[in-house]
Amino acid sequence: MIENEIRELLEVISVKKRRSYSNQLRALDLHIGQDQLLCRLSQQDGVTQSQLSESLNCEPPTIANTVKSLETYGLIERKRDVNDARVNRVYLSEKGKKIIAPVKEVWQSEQDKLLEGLTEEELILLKGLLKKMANNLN
Amino acid sequence: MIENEIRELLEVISVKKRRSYSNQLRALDLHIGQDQLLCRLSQQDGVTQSQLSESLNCEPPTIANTVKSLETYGLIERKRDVNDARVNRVYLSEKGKKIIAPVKEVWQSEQDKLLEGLTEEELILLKGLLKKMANNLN
DNA sequence: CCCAATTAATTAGCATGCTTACTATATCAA
DNA sequence: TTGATATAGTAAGCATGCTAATTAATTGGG
Repeated sequence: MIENEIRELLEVISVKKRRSYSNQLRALDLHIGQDQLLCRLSQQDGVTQSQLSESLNCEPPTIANTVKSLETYGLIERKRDVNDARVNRVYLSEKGKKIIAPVKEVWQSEQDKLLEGLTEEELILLKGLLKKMANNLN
Repeated sequence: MIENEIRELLEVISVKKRRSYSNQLRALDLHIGQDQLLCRLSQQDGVTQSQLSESLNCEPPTIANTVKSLETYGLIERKRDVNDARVNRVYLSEKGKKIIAPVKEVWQSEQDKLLEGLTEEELILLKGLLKKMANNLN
């Protein structure tokens, strides 16, 4: 059954990809998950934890953990929102800003490896198919 | 950049898929990861932990943990190999055998959801592309 | 104005899965 | 036969990420 094979291939890709990222990030003293959060902040600084939870597809307590450890490492800073004391706004520190480029290099090299040998046409096709699948999961 | 979009889509799919499986498996009193191991055993019983580690793409200590908890739940049994006292061979228990069908139903419904709306032609294409990507990760 | 309901984040506790270091057993070469 | 090396699995300790329950702050209807 082709559907089963696709499920299995996706599983293999997920697992190996995650491990590969994890290994690469270790050289930057980052753990997996932290890279996503930092890069999200590099797009838009001062985002709330709820917004991070939404856009990174993980639960609020997970974000709280990640934010806490990144704060401990000095890569981000947290400030209470002026208008709403329930809200934390999260900012990249100077140290955090410096790590964005290396992280993106890791992403680049990982995606190059993953997509090696695919033609431009195949990439377009693949993107379309993945988009359909991603929509199916909403 | 299309490569970046593909990386992001894959990430979204991985994360949501995993969560969705996890939620479905909860109804069977299973945790994610356990399903893979059980179904591997249903293909070939009496496999060693090393072989499981190899075929499930995870590290030996991870297998040891999963095997231990499945043994505690009475879903599998472990026996020392007769010829090599270092080796554990892992077998499905009767209770374990009974859970295979429900697990495969979960997999089926999950993959149906994921691949909904894709034509036969697109499935073939997708499989080919995923295979290339999986090979790139070796 | 006040109390109920909602929202943002945290705490506690758990399971996965990893790395590093270890134990036990087996193999192989001198 | 014995001592070095390799292999199978385990133990300890850690980080991710989850759920359920909780705290703190805000909002909205009566």
